[in-house]
Amino acid sequence: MEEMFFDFDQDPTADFAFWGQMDPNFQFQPQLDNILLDCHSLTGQLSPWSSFACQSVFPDAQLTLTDLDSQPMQLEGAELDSSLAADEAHEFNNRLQCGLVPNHPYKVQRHAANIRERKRMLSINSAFEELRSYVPTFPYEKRLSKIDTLRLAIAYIALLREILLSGCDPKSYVDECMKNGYKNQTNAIWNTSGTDHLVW
DNA sequence: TAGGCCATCTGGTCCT
DNA sequence: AGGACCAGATGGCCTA
Repeated sequence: MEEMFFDFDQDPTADFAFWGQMDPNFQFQPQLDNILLDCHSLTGQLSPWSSFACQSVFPDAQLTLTDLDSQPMQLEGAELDSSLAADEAHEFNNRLQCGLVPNHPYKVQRHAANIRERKRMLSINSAFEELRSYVPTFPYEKRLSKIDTLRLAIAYIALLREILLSGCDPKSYVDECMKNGYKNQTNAIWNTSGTDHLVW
């Protein structure tokens, strides 16, 4: 996967890209709570993936949380376990009509568990999408994998923490990092899969 | 073609 | 007892 390397000196838009729409008169300390509580204000335009928050980007992922949550109960043609929720029942019926649902009681239970598991994974994935929208990436950066999302989120939090502790203006802090080479105190890694060194 | 990433299924374990 | 959570297995898709 492409590593997160960017030459800020070569691209005059880099600062803007990294910090989002930062006010030139930005005062860090009063704004810090906003940074931490509403990262969208800083990163909303950073990543092409931001707009995908809470929705799958995979064309074949046709089942969404909304789909699962909004379907009415339909019992026709199936003797459903009373423990099945409405959404599960709906998908159960759909699959029954497609001949995908087994008749054996154990298999019926297993099938319901599969549906619950799928729904659970969808909720996890939507959380990943939301987290991706907060992690700063560059426009050409391809979609972050789950593991990269977690690693970059850790690194980003570490950076914000260091800026906070430094008491410096965040932009000059980053500029300083550009000049002297970034040395963080937590060994947070600013790169994506496939590389094992710190890059800035 | 190999490797990375992902969704899905599955059985086991934990929790309410 | 049933649902939530977890990890392993498997197969599909994509890219270098």
